[in-house]
Amino acid sequence: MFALADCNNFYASCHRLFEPQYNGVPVVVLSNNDGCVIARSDEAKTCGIKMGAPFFKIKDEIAKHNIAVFSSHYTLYGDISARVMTNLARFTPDVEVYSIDECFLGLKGYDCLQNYGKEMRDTVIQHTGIPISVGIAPTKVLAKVANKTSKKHNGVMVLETEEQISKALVDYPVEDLWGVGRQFSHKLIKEGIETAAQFRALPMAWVQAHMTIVGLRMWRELWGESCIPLKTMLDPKKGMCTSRAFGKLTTDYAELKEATSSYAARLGVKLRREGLCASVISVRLLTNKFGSAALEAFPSITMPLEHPVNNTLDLVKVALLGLQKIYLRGYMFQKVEVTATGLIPEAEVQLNIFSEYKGLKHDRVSQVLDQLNLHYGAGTLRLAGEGGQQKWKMKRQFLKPCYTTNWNDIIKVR
DNA sequence: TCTGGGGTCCTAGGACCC
DNA sequence: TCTGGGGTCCTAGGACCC
Repeated sequence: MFALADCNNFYASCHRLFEPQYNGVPVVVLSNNDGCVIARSDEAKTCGIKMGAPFFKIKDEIAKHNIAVFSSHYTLYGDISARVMTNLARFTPDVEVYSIDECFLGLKGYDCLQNYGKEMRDTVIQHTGIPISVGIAPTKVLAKVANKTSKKHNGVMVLETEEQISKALVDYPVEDLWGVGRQFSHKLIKEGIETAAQFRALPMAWVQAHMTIVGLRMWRELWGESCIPLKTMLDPKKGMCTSRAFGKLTTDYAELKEATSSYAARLGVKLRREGLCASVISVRLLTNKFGSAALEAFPSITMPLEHPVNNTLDLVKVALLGLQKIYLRGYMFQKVEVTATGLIPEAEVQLNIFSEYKGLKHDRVSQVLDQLNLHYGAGTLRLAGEGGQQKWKMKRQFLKPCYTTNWNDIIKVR
């Protein structure tokens, strides 16, 4: 048996922890740049605010329903998430942290599952203040179904017998299944398949032919055959990317240089944190995808490196070289992406027989950079090329303090 | 004015190997 | 007339996830 524990309206719940005046009132959280809605409290859902709605288009509704608005704050969510996961890990040794707000738990051999689920829920809310829902079933796909269903039943739902399972699938919308996205749901609904039960009744061959082996796995899981194992160990990452829209569009090469340097530096921090080196770096510029097609451009370049590296100085240098090669005058760019692939553990980097590695000094500079920024806060020490003003920096109009990760922001109790 | 960021897996097709 | 069989690796594109 698998459990799926999932935090209810996670980002909204995180903000409510520190500003309880927002309990019981509608709350939304915006994406980076305050672009669109990425989390809603139940009350905001009731007001009709849609997931993904662009903020600038719904400002009137926000005002009308007096909805509280927050900029996204991943430092906060990451910290709260870790606390939730630590609590969940007390319930079984088999834990897969699936996303920032979801966790699969292996419950093979456990009984009294309904009570156990309730205990998880009670513990997490008592220890962290975050409400969760728990779905328990013989496979991960069914645990997802159980989890979603639980939201209408006190937050815990066990689907164990065939009777319970088929009952849950009868009116479960096919597009809500884990593994059915926009394309497949269109296709299925066109075939007259609207519920999970109807999908499960399809012939195996049809599913394999139209939805590949991925769809077939999901189909088998709906029949109770576990095909997607619990992943308790993290696979090594295959690629890593820093990509962020600017606070404003720009044609200015100097600004793009600053942003590219800054994103490459950020990529370096992430690589070093995971102990990885990049052997290939790609840079891509993008114009606004919602703009006119005539003004659209997304030039990119992929550059193999002579030596795999993760030091900031070398990464920035390569990224800027790439930018120089792809820059197009006159286009209003909205975003730059810097991507590392061919990731190799630091300890396994091979030297190049034809050229000496000259980055040792740069590696040491990066270590010092990381230590200082860890101590004094991210961004305290950075390259001059990342810019002082950073006019392209993302918009975060409704940003709240780092209550749990910065001493200066610690909450005051009178 | 204004529309997120960061990933994974699978398939098909082409280049290449012996 | 008539041109094998069995692989690997890479890339692009398309689907999905939160």
